[in-house]
Amino acid sequence: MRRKITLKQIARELDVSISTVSKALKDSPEISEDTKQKIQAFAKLYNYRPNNIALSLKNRKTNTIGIIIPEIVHHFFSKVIRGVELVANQRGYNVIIGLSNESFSKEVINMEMLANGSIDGFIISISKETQQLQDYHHFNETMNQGMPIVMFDRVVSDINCDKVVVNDFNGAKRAVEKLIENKCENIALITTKDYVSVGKLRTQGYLDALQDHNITPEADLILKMGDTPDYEENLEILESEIEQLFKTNPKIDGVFAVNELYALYAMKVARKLGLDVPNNVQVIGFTDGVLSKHATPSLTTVSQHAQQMGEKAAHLLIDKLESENTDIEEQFQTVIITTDLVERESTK
Amino acid sequence: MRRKITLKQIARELDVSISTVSKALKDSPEISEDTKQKIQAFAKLYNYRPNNIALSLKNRKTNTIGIIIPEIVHHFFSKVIRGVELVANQRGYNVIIGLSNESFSKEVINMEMLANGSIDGFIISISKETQQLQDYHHFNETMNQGMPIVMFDRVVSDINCDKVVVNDFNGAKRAVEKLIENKCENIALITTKDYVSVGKLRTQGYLDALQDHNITPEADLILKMGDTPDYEENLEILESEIEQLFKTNPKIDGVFAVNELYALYAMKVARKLGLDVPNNVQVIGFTDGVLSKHATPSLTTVSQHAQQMGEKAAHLLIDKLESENTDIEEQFQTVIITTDLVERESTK
DNA sequence: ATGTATTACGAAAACGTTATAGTGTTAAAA
DNA sequence: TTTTAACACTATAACGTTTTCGTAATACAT
Repeated sequence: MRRKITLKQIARELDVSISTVSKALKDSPEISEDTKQKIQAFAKLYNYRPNNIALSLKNRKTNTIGIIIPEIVHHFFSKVIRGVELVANQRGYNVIIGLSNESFSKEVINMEMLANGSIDGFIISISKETQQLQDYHHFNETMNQGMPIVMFDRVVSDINCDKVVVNDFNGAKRAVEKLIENKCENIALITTKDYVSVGKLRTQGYLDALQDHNITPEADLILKMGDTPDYEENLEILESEIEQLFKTNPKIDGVFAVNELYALYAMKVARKLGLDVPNNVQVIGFTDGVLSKHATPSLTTVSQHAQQMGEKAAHLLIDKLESENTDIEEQFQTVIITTDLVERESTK
Repeated sequence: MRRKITLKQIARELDVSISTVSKALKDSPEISEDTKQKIQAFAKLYNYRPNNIALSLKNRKTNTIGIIIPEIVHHFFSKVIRGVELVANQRGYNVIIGLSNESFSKEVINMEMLANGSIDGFIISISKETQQLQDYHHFNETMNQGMPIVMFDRVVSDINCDKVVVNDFNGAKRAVEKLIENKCENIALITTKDYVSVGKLRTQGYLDALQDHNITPEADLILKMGDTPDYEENLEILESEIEQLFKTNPKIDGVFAVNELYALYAMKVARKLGLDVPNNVQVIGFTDGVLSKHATPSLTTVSQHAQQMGEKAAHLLIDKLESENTDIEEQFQTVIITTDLVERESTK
C-alpha cells in the first residue's frame, strides 16, 4: 500500500528538480525531449496524478459546486441533481451535496460548512422553514464573499442572483384550462398553505383560469393542506380531508392538485367513493414523478422538467464562475422553464 | 464584495505574526489574554473561517467522502444517500456524489476524478456494466493507494473491503414463504437476468422457499426480464411479458417480484385480466419504495432499509478513516442488514 | 552579577502544485 | 575575443494553514 506519488518523489527519484518534473509532465518546450520522455515514462509507471487539493489551493478554485436541497428522497430533487451532475461533469466540475431537510439551521450550517473554500459556488432550493422565517442573511453573506449562488424552484425574490424557475402560474392555469375544455364544471383545488411559494403560484394559476372562463371560484372547492411530509398519519389526514371535500361537494367533476401525491390521493378517494376516473372525475397533478406515471389510471400531470432545471442551473453557475469576473457587470438572470402538460389516463 | 479574510490579512492588519493569529484563534496559552482578545474580536468581526482546502492539504485529510452510485433518480439509492449524508454530517464530513449511470467507464472516470486527493474514502454500489464486465481494477488500484472503500448492495465478493448488504436470499425466501402460508399454490417469479447479483440471490431465495415446502419449481412460472430502465417501451414489454405469463398460467395465485416496478405491473396486469388482488392473486415485491406504498392496493414488500444501509456504510468508512492506520490489521467486515416484510393490501 | 525559568511572541517548514524569474553552459554572432 | 542568444534546467514564491523550534525580554534564584 503505497501512497499516491508526488512531484517531489519523482524529482528525488530521477534526480531532477520539482519544477523540471512539473514542466516535463506538461510537455513544456523548456525541457529536453530526453528528460521529458524519462519523466513521463516514470510518471506513467507510477500512475501519477496531480493532487487536486494542492491545485485548488494554488488556483483558489476547487472546480466543485455545492448543491443544497431540502430533501433527496424526492423524485423532483433527485432529477435536478442528475441534471446538475451531468453538466458539472461535462464541464469538469464535481458536485457536493448538502441536505437541509427542510430546516433553516441545517441549511445555514451546511452552507457555512461548504463556503469555507470547499466549493466555488452554490445551487440552492431553499427549505420550507427558510421560506417561513424569511431569514436570508446566509445567502447575502455568501454572495458578499464573492461566491455565486443559483437558486432553483423555490427561490426568493428579494435576493439578487441567478434563478431557474418553472412557470408555476402558467402550468397550473394550463392544467385547469384543460379541465375546463374537457367540460369540467366544478373543479376542486388541492393545494398547500400559502407560504410555500410554488403552492401559492399554482393556486393563482387555478384562480386565473377560472376567472378567464367566467367561473366564480368557490372557497368550498379549495382544500389547503398543512405541511405534509410523507408520514403514515399525514397520509390518513390527507385522505380524510379529501374525502370530506368530495362528500360535501358531490358535484366535483375535476380536480387540480399542486403535487402528485395529492392528485394520487384524490384518485384513491374518488375510487373509494365509487367515482370513475376519468369518466366521473378528471384529475391533474403537478410534478412529473414516478407515482403519476405508474398509477392506475396513470395521472395527467404538469411536467416540470426537473433535469432540465438542474442542467440550466449548472450552466448558469459555471458560466458565472468562468466569466472574467468584471465585478461591475453584476447582472443576474432568471430562466423560466416552461412546463408541459403530460396527458395520461386521468383526463379525457 | 470582499474575499474571505485569511490569517495573513489579520496578521498584517493587527501587526502581529501569522503564527500568533493562528494560536490566538485556537486559544493557545502561549498567547497573552490581551492579544488573544484583540485577535479574536477582529476575526469575529470579519467572520474569519479557516480555509478548508488549506487544511485539507496540510492534514492530508479532506473530511469528505465520495459516494458512487449507478443512478440517483431511484428511491433506494437516494435513501442510501440520505443515510450517508446524515452520518457524515454528524461526524464532520461532507459528501460528494458521482453517478456512474450504470456505465463502467463513467464509474472509472468518476472514481479517478475523486481519488486524486478530493476525498478520503469511497462508498460504492457498482454499475450493472461493471458487474457484467467483472473488471474491478479501479477498485484495487484505489485501495492500493490506501483509500478505503465500502461497498453496499451491489458488492463484488472478489474484492476485499467493508461491505453492507441486505440479505437478499432470506428476504426473498421469507416473502415466498409468506405467500405459501397464505395458501398460494402456484407462485410466479418475476426477476432479472442472472448477472445482476441481487436478482440472482432473490431468485435463489424463491427457489429455496419452494423446495422447503416440497413444491417443484416450474420454469414456466419464472419470468426473467432483460435490463429494464424505466422507459416507455420497456414498460410495454414488461407489461406484455407479464400478461403472457398470466395467460399461459391461469393457475397463478401468487407473484413474487424482485423489485417494486415488476410487482406493480403484475398487479396492473392482474386487474386488467379481471383478477382481484389479493383475493385471486397475491403479490409481493422487493424494495420499499414510494410506488409500493401508494399503489392501490398498496403492495406488500420486502423492505431493504436503504437509509440504514447508508448510515452503516458511512459509519464503517469513517471508522476506518479515523482508526490508527495500523496497516497490518487489514480486517474487513460485511454487515448484513436484515430485511423486513412490510405487509400491506396486496396479500391476505 | 550570573545563570535559569517563564512569558509572549515570531520564523520557518511542511502539505503539493504551478509560474516566474533566475542561472550556468554552450553555441553563434559581432 | 567579447557579446549575445539559446538551451535546459533550478530556485523560489505563492496558495492558507498548523506546528515545532527558536528567541527576545523579563523575572527570579543563586
